[in-house]
Amino acid sequence: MSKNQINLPKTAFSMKANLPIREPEILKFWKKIDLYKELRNSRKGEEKFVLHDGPPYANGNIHMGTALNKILKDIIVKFHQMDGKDSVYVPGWDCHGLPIEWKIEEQYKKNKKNKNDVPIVEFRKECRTFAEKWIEVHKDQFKRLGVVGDWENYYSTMSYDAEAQIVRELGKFLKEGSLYRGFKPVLWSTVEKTALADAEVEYQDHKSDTIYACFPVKSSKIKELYDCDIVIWTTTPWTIPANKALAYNESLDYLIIRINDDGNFKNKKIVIAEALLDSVLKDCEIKEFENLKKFKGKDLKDTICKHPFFDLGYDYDIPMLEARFVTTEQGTGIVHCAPSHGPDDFNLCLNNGIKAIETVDDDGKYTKNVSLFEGLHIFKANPIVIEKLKDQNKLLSNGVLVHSYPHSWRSKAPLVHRATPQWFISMESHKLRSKALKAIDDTTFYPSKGKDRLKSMIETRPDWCVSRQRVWGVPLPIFVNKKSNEILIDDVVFENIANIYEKEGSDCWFSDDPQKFLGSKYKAEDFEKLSDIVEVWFDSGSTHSFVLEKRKDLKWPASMYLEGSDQHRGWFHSSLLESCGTRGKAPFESILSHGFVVDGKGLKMSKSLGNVIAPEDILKKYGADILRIWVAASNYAEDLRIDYSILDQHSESYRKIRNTFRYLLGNINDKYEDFDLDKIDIESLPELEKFMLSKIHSLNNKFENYFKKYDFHNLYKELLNFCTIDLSAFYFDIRKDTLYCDPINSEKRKSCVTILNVLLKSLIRWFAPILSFTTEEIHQLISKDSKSIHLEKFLTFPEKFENKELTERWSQLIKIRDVCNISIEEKRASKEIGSSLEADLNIQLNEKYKEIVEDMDLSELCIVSKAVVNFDNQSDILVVTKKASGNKCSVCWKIREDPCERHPKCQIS
RNA sequence: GGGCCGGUAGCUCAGUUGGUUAGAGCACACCCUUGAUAAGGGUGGGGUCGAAAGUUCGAGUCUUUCUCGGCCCA
Repeated sequence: MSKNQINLPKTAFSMKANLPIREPEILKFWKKIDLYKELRNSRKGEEKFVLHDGPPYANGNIHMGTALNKILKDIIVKFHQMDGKDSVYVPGWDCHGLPIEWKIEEQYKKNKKNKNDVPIVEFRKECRTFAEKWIEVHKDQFKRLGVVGDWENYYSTMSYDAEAQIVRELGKFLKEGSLYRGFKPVLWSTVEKTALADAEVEYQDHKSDTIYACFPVKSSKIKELYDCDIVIWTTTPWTIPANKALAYNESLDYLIIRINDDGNFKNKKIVIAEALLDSVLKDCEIKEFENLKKFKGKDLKDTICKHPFFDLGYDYDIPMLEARFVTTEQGTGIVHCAPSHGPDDFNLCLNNGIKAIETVDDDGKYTKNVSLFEGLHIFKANPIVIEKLKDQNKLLSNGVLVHSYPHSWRSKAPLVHRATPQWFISMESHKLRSKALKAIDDTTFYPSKGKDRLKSMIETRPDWCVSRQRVWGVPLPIFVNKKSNEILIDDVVFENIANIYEKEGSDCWFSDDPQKFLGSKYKAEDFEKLSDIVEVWFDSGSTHSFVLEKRKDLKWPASMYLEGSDQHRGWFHSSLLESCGTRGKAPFESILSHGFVVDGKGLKMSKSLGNVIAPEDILKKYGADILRIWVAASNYAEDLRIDYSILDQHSESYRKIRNTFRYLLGNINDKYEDFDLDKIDIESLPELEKFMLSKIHSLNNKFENYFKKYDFHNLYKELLNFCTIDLSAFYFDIRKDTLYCDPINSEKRKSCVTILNVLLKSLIRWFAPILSFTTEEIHQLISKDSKSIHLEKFLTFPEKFENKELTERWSQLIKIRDVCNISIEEKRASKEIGSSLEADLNIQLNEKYKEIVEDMDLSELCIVSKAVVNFDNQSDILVVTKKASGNKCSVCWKIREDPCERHPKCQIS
């Protein structure tokens, strides 16, 4: 029968992908051939592309954000590998820090164990084991996404060599002198005599004393201010002795009023914000007053005040500083700042060159730095402060307020902000800020807006506080001389500590004799050994030093750092500072930042909204390649939306791509023929095949340009459109006739098969970085010699593929084809015809098309049985469709009056 | 509360320096095909470009305000 006479497609490549089942098998295959090793071997000596992995925190299952990050990294790494480079990817993990400490403490609580009863070293061992466990979990989850990297030789911030190198890095800052000891307020419990982390704080109602206090103006640009008092309101009167500045908001309006009531304040001129006038009048029981002047907050610039205790020896200047945090919710619109007792105060003062000092000791008693109050407990100080303010006639009013206030979760005692000794890296002393800003200018950002974002953060950030009073981290390698109070700075000691850590890790800092670290040069009894640890951002900010620099397979600086946009304040930031401080340059050549994963409506995922999708669910339902398509098709410069309807849509696109491959494979019967693209004899090809080669060439140009800009969503769209528009609906549809009905050995059919091979060879490579699993599945089917598609390179297409003239001509032909289709559709709608092969066309063209349709079989182009063309000067394109008359060839299904030329022996029906 | 970024068809995205009736693919509807068949083809409907005001002969594109969302900071 006629089915035997035609060449129908036949392939082992199934239409159904079954990715959730098939992908794990491909993973096994990659493991079997040791793909990562093969990849390295295949590009030995080539230019390196190093995407340095930002370490995720080794805690908890991965979420969509992590999956996005890793897939995007993998796509880029694979693109560069296929581009011919040695594209190396070493994954890593961030292991130290509070969240893990917290988890272990929680376990203790469950088992009724007390953390203080456990030796530090044992506690740290448990933290380490916990991190190790999650690294293994993450590894499997990342591999399942199709991410290829050096999973066997990953890096971690808790490895001994990492801990050792972190010590060396700190040593550089210490030696340089930019690492200094300062004071910074932390939440402190005077009962437990310890600092508390945010997570250990409970907010409860608390009754506080409140005061309105006066600060006389010493000098100002506003001459009317000279004999005025600036009034502040506070709920912590005991911080008044630590006052160092006043804060105002430049956008508020302020008033000078004169109090006319009889009493201590008669004729006193005070300054308050206009918006708070009524509440101040009420609280201070001011009845008679006169409004003297109104002015803008910005005019308060450069005003200097005197402390209320000026006459008691507090004779230093109190500058007025501009601060956004000043609001009109409560108080007077001017805030008293004690840098030792509030984070806002601290940062504002730090930015204005006023450093915090130690004003209160561990027990909550004033230190010798606070005259008049030394030795007094701060919780007993309020009445005395109030009394002294009264004596000085600086207390306008006082009262009590019940408000939400931080308490210790353990002792339930109220907490205070207390400046404690901390270690800082100066932004200015050794020009760290300007070095970092220069380094930003030398970095390429994708998208470009990342540059400004990082820049503005570096421009305004205060000195970097690198010390933490916790236990799970790298100990600060600092000894302080007991007599001179000087920091011990000696390369020999730093290197000694580093060498010890390299061998046994940093736990020994807490357990072993300090002499071990000091060596023979110094005596342990002369020094105090610090018990602080390094903040974790310094750990991860140093990865470039113990990963990029140390490993022979990598390079410094990295080609790229790629993370979520929150890392402008995180890893991008800390890595930049660490590297600029120690090496004067950024550890990266480029930064790519991506947005956050949000739900289908653009809202962030949260348990309470119930809109969370876990990567695991997607893998089970769709497979990793669908998730990878989602990554490639989304614009990472913005937030990325995901929900099941979006994924459904991408699976549809996947099926289109899969069927494109299926058509290619089916029509070559899985017998892929590899040949040199340069050897194709273009001149001998039919024009449609020439046109397709030109299309492939121009698509490759677009592909390369999009890749250069890391513009994957446009790149993917281009590939997808090529499959649907140019192939499925055009070339494949037209060439079915030739492929099915022409003799196997006909030149025309062979030409078409050549193009199918070229298409298969091109598409499998173009798609490989994105559809890592599916392209591998195809590759295994058609390739005998090469182990994996990922070892291949992108193709270089001969220039002679490009044919602009032909492309122009064919765009006109397609225009004519579109008009024909509309005409055919009319007849179909009126049920006169069904298949387009039942149509005969009468095409009336303007004479300008004469050259264009010359030698062109429009019946083939439009897939109809007959097309007659006439020319005139009247219209542009006019098409009349008639039902074809004659008999249908049982082979090619064309309807004609005469016997079929190609199939004379067919049984005409 | 502040800084930055964003809001174009149901979805993913285009839309050059402001200049014709705002585009593509997918999805949807209808039709065809049954020799890519849990596939394939054709045609079509669908957007007051987040809202309002302004600049301009002309604004999706420029300005302001508002609104919604995201990240960071407080």
